Amino acid sequence: MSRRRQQNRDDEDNGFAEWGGYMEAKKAKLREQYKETTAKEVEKLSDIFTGVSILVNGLTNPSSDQLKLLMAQHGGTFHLYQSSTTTHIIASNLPNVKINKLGSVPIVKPSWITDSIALNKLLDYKRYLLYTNQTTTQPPLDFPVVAKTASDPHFLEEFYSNSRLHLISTLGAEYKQFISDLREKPRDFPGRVKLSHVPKTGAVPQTPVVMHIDMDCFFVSVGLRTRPELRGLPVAVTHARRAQLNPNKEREETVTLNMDRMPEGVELRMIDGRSSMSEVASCSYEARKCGVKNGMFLGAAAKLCPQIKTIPYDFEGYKEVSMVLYKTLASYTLNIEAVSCDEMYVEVSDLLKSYDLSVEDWANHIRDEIKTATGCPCSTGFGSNRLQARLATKKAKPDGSYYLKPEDVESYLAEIALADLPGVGYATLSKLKSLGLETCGDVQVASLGVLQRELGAKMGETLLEQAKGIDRKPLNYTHERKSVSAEINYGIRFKTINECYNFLESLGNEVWSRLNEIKMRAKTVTLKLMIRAADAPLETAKFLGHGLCDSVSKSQTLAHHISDVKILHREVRTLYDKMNVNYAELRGLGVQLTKLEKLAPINPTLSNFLQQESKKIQPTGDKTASRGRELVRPPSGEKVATRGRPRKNSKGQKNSLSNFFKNKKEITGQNKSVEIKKAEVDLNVLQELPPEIRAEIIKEYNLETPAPKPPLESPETAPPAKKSPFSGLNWPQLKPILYKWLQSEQKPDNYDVVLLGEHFRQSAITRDIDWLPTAMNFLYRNFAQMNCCWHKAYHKIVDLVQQGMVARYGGTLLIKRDFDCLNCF
DNA sequence: ATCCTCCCCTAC
DNA sequence: TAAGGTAGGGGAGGAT
Repeated sequence: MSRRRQQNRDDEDNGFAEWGGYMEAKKAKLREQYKETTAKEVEKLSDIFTGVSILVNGLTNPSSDQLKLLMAQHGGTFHLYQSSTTTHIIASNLPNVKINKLGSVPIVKPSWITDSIALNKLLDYKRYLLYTNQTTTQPPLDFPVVAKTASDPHFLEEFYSNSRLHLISTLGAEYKQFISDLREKPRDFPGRVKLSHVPKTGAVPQTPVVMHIDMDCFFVSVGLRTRPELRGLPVAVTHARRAQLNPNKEREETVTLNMDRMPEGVELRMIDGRSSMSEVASCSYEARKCGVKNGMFLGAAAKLCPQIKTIPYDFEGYKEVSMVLYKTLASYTLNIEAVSCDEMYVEVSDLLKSYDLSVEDWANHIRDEIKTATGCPCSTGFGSNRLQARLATKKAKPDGSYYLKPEDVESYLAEIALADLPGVGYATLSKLKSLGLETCGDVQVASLGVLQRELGAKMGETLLEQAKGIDRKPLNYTHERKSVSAEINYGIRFKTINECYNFLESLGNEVWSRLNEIKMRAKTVTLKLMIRAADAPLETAKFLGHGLCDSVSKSQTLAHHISDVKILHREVRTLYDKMNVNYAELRGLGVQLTKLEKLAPINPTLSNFLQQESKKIQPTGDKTASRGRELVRPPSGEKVATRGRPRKNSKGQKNSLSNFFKNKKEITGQNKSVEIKKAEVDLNVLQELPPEIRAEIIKEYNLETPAPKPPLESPETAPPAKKSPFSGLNWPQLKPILYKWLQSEQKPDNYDVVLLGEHFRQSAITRDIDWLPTAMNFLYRNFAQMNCCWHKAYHKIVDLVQQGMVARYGGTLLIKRDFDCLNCF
């Protein structure tokens, strides 16, 4: 897979701009071409973009899809996520580009692609840079760095951007959060108007009705939206394109070696040294007819079904379709329990009653709407509890619906295979088989004691109930996280101990940043290792897989929750060292955090204290006091929920800095991996801040720049000081609030720090400074006791005070600055 | 009894 | 080549 040296680097494009009309016509033709070819197999037209790998950011013209096709036609590569092999970012709009994330990869306008194609040669991208102070050297295209194993610093990123299981997990969690968040606010249901026009053909059920929706072979269906010619054929989504690999003696030996260790009947027996071991993420029903199953190796699938067609992953497509699915349902009700990106339970009893619908009327309507909106088929199952609904879906599939009525439950259940019960997997099934049990009917008449002896108390009991169609667990609409973990069991082949340590640190950073995203802290760290089994061959059958392993874990619970990523790193490392494992034998690593506690709402921020305290002090005080609780609102699902628009600011709240941020992200001094997402900002308040503070906040929170307002400096002409939420409090009143703040927070919230510093600065500007030296002394003494984050916060406040002093008096106050802290410098 | 740690199992 | 993650339920067995 060597890449040819790129041709035509020199500026041979001088004067091409004069070709305006010609170029436009060419581009229009390209767009036409796109329309014609999307449905067909991609035809190779040139090699212009050999060695070029693009990532499209934001909306572009041509669209991302069109660029993807163009790259395929002209020898380039299209990335859905940035990886170490991405050579160019394509973007049209500066605000859409999160520059800090993109690193040194040049950001180029899409016309670079279309112009290059029009001229049939690779033009110099420098002329197409989206903005100017970028790198102008061509990226090294000849020897691309591919993050192959966990020894590479970019491995984690690279791996995640290709992992279907990672995507499934993260999307599932996001939709749970999405529904939780939507339920926080009162909401209307615009979809319901459509229900009045639905033809009424049956009786409204008088018993509770739970619906289970499941998309049919989700990944395949999404892929077939743009490949209609493959409908009706056996199709599988895999990374590999071909089931047969090129001959390779060494590999064949490795596979044979591994097969010898595998027990009879294991799927590995179906493959040989030339079979692809890429996993089937999803397969069409036509493929299932031949015995192909999700999770099977492609090589094995092709043995069962030689005509099988493979299609690549489309992670963006899965996200889009599942969002449409959830939004469609959420426009009718929020009594939804999200299961995963393509599956959910919905309580529909009330909806059916309110709109006089039979189960069938509703099922037809909603399935039709989902199909129209997503282009993908789904199946629905109905029953009087989640178990019945789920079992009904089995019968409904594919592309159908089934209602398991209460009176049919007993006979329907009797025929159900135990393997079809949720919670019964490979291990449970074989235990049950050893008891001679195969169907729910068998279990219905089995004794509780026998089941419990074999499966345990709880499992035995639930299985007996399940076999009778009983499910006491109600739908769970909201959701509280109990653990956060990151685990990699692929590509782990360390050559030195430091590679191992570095990777543990990446995992630590990963879980830490996920923990921050959900605004939680943890007390327990668990390290999980997969170690090559003693008799397993050194190399695995699957390329860089984990092979046969022993798995061990060790945990450490701390007295207090972990306040800093460095502490986490230290704990992980200590655990690893204690486990006394040879790094070369590692095949998998995972870091898990448990004993979680909510960070923001439980530990009130300074602003919350202020709201409460000033209420006590000024019972008739200004309106800002009553708005304190707003800040306690749990974060909204940032990635999927609506966000980002400035809240309307009704009068009377204009000066409330406490109204400034909703959903702010914690800033940590140490942890650069914490991505600061756009906060919801009250732009009016932002504009009223002095320019340097404004600039800082814009920078810190990575906001788009609002239209600047004339600075309010020049003390003589400055308008009267803004009424901050602190105004009206004298120092003796403020002091205990600050003291509480110090005790309640692990780290000062950046917003609170700026808020306080700004109050001090305004005090200086309004010549209200008698108390300032005392206050600063108080802060110095108390902040000195705290960790380095507080020291930094103190310096920020001092800077703001001095700015105010200089502005008003032309000089600075004498304030102590240096802490006896090694970390600060 | 109840809790904790270290597993295993399951689902998507 | 290939991208074998992640959260939750729960059991065994020891500590309290």
